[in-house]
Amino acid sequence: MAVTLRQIAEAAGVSVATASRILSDHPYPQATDETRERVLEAARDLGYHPSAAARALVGGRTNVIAVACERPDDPHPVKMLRAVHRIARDFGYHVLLSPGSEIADMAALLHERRVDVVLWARNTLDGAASLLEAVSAPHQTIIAVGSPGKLPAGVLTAYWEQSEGIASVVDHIVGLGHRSIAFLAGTEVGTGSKARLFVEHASRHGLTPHVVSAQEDEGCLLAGAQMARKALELDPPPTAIVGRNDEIAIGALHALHEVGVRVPEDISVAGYNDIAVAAYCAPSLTTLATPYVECAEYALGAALRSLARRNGQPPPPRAVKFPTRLQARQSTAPAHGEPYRRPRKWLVAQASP
Amino acid sequence: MAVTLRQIAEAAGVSVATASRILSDHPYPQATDETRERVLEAARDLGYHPSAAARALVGGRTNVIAVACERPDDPHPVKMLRAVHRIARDFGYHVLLSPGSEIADMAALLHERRVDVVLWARNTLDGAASLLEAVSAPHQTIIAVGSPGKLPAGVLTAYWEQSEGIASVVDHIVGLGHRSIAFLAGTEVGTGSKARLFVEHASRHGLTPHVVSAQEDEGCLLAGAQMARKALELDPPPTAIVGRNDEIAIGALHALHEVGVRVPEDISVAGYNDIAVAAYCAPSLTTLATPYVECAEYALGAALRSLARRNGQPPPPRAVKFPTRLQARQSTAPAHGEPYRRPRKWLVAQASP
DNA sequence: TTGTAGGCGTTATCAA
DNA sequence: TTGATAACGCCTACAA
Repeated sequence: MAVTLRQIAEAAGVSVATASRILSDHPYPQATDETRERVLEAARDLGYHPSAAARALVGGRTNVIAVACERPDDPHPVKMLRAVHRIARDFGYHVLLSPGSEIADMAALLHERRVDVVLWARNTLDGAASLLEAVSAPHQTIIAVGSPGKLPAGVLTAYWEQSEGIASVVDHIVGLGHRSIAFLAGTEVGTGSKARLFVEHASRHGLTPHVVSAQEDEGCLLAGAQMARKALELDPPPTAIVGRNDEIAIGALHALHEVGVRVPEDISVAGYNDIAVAAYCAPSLTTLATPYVECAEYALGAALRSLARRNGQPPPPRAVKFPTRLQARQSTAPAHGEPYRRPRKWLVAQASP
Repeated sequence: MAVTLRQIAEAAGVSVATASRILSDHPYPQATDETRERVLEAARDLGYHPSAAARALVGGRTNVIAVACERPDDPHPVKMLRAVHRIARDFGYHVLLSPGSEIADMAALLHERRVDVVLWARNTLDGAASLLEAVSAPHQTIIAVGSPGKLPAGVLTAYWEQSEGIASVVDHIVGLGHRSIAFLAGTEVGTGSKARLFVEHASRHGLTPHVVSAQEDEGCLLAGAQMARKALELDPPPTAIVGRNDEIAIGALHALHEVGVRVPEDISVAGYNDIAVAAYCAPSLTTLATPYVECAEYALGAALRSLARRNGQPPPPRAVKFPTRLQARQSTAPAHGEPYRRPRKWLVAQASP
């Protein structure tokens, strides 16, 4: 039912070979202008579309890139995916999103779908290295984007240092005079976690922030609200609250608003990542801008440029660091002399919502 | 470099045909248990992975579904994409996201990539019908999900009625006693637009709401903030503001907060779609929940079930309507007797942010 | 410049 | 139950 090369070859009165040469954009379009014209016309008239499957079978390339990220529906990854799409289009690639994106899922994509590029953007950035075992064609490329616990070996990596970002946040909060600080960690724990880094850096200022955790099964927003309420129970209560990500911080803003705590007058709140809504919270959210988009652009651009060359090889593996940037907004302000004590009105507000 | 069927056939001492029969899950696994075992073992040892390209070439099926939505990075589509992924995984499909998703882009996907299913979730729902011209294999399926201006003919469609949703919002706002209402439309205009529907339904209550528009190049959040400021200039000023979508409403909340207008005491605000953050705004946002996810689940489920049958045909085209639901939260409240007049403090607040 | 022919990895048909 | 073998649609030496 679909139009094939043979059909347009017959229609144009040439062999399939000539038709192929003309229709697949070769470096040197070796053909008479006249035959060339005939073939193109036939292709246009019959509505010819080359079969990606056939091309992939003979050529090896699929012109597909797969993206592996933790939760492709969270605002932060979504920001990056947008950039991925733009670049993919520029190079004539399509983007495959696997429902799962564990190493095994990506390995299957490399093996069976023969995707040309895997963009690995999961938290465990060094997982990208184990994917190298799954490449079965010389052109297949793995690139990593994110913030590494440990840099993946042998993989082009564009990254930022979580410790730098966390340090910026701590310095900002401490610089505003806050001494009693709560970090809302959610489920993320362990070495190299943001909570750990936060505590480490705060200790350089002689401070010991509280780390609050919570289940995230119902989403970061709810968890953030829950943790904020927990934080208010601390003694002494914090004058500043920092969320592991913006959604947690937004959940916290919501909970504080409900209880009648003013931000930033009573408590300062900061987030992490700088997702789109952060600038439009009430009040707008101070947050750390991570270079997710820039990293994806760099890594994917490099990979696709390398592949674009005939017999293109993967780009040489190297690691390029991008800077983070603190985005100060309205939700943080100088601390008062005293750590904030729960006033009566909270109880009133809580009692009659 | 990749392991092929021939290799494992040789290793197992059988022909490629038998190997194929055993390794591709046939209805009747016609083979001796003994040879069966040998083949499976060889496949396991050598690490065999069938080539999707080769299978697609001979079988026609690609096990890929493509999704066309307006802006795959907006929260609302993203909610739906999550459901799509879950279902795709259950049926062993992959999801292809085209950078562009115009009709032409999807047609190309049908022609060249030979995707099995196109899920059409763009605003112009009847565009799905024109895609039918691009199907070149009998199993290829188009399904439509969203809110139709006009129902696409010949396509399985799961939809909700925008007019019902808008009516719910109007009834809610008017029921609270609001008479002076502004609808923030952004760039969406024309017949069948939400603004038009809003005005129509409000007129049944004897009301004439203001329609505010704005560019959305910088995103709905900013546009929402701008339009809210415009709305405050109206005479009489509105006591209720309704956004065309939740992001516009959230932008409006932000602008009102900045200017010192209290929500819902001074002005009520409502959104549309019920994205995740809506429940976590400050105050939480009253909004209309659209059944995007349910629609996608229904349509995609039906399509993939039909295709799962051997020689599976597309599902019979029909249109199934899903209900919308008003989600009342804190951002809307009863109107006061008088339309709200701009008090002095606004000017003060504006002068000293 | 053009045509011939072989092969990419798999499935399906037919005969053994 | 198994094994040859012919497609599937395209690309690319190689030969003309």
